[in-house]
Amino acid sequence: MIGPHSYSAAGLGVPQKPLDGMAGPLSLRLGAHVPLSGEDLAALAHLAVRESAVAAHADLVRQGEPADTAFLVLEGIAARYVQRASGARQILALLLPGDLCDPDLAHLECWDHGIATLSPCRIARVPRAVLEELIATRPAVALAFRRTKLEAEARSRAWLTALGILLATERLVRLFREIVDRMHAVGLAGRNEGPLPLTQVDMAECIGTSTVHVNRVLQDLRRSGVVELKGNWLRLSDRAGLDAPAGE
Amino acid sequence: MIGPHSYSAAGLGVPQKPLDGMAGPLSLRLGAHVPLSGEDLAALAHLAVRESAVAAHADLVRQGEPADTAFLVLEGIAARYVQRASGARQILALLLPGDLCDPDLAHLECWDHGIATLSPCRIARVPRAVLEELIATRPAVALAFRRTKLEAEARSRAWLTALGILLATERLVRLFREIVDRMHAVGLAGRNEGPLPLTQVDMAECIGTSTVHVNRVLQDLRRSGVVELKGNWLRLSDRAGLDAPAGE
DNA sequence: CGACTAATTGATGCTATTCAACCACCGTGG
DNA sequence: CCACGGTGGTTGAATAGCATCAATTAGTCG
Repeated sequence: MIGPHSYSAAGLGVPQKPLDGMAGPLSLRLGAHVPLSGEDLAALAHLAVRESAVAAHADLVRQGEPADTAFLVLEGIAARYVQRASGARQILALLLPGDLCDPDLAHLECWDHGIATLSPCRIARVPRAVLEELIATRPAVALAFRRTKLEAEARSRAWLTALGILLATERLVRLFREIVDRMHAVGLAGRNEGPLPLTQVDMAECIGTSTVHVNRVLQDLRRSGVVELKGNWLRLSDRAGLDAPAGE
Repeated sequence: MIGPHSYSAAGLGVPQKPLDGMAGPLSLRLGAHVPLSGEDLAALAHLAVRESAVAAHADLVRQGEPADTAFLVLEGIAARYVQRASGARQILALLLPGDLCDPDLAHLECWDHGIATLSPCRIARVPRAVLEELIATRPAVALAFRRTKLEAEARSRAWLTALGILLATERLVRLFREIVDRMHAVGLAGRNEGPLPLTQVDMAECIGTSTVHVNRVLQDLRRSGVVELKGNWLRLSDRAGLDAPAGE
């Protein structure tokens, strides 16, 4: 049986595509946009060499540090965030397995935002030079990076829209949908359920509300049967999509 | 004397750099990132050939249309926006003189957001093929596009952060600061004052509040002497920066 | 002048914040 | 084994921020 803390896709009815082991989710993501050759895939697998386990809620980089390393998420959930002097934190985007934090790193001088893990993660650190060389020598990969980034930008626009015009309840459902959908796309979640290793504080920082309010909204959602969330395992009822239809 | 509706920089104490006439603001923007040759500048000036005047609050493209044309703002203010079924609209980003709506157009199939003028504008329409050729043949220009886009992404992150954690008053001041700063950067505004050809509805759609609330916040700001806004001309007191210091 | 768009105002109630306290769970060390 | 601290979750009451509806007042332009 699937434990709530399990990240495995086994038993979810998800066809687990047997690709190369290391950079599995990465090549899955990139391959969705551009067909990649065996050499491309090999080069990508090479990215995950400098890999390490990182505890939950740990900073990978802080705002203002020089941008000399990119991060590739292999397992777990990380996030870009901005922290203000007041202590308030806003999460800008989620980094799920297969996400490379920024292929355009080469053009940055220093980070204007921080990156931190939310759940325990396995992270690969990609030196700037390695990334630059990869982009220079493998055009298909470079193109895939670009398209993947455009996808991230589209998500960012949707996120911004949600903050601007949706109520907290709708924003939270949106967040859940995004996570399940993206996890599903890399074979780590089912169509309507998956792991959700976020604390309510994390969720609050995603959707721009207080923790207390997240708690209350979440209970409403549970009571009305829209979501089931227990021990880091999330299940969305079919209605969840219908309740926030115009979310685009 | 400068009329409130004037877009001219004359009399503002802004050194109006005498560059090529047509794509002035564009080359100003791009040149700030990458040194451009005379040939580069000539190629850019060529972009502004298909130029036309567009009235305020007119759509340039609607969400879902095929992405076959890019837009270059020569005068006025335009915006990217998302509109929901309910009619609520969220503005994602402002397009000021010198902004090219999307250099990555080539990788898009259709727009996931709309673009509309806010004030009366002069707009150049750049066919996809022209843009692609420019990027392919002029590497310095391509690089400048990329860097300029990164700048826009940084602004987008700041915008999202503002929506998530700032109060309406702070968000509005931020919006004003952004407009004046960016206009200043292309020589169309002074350091602390400039044109603001937006309606209160536009502002509300930018900062994600109701129009009524924008009106009230604006009056508070006027009463407390932070801003002076009369007939499309905005002046920010020096205090404006201090009142929202941690805005980054 | 009339028609339109933009700005303004008041009254009312919902949405969400804040502060505070309390509970449940989990791993640690005595 | 239980006492302990820590983190994350839950709850209540008071209040602030903001939306909504509705109506009124400038401005602007043909």
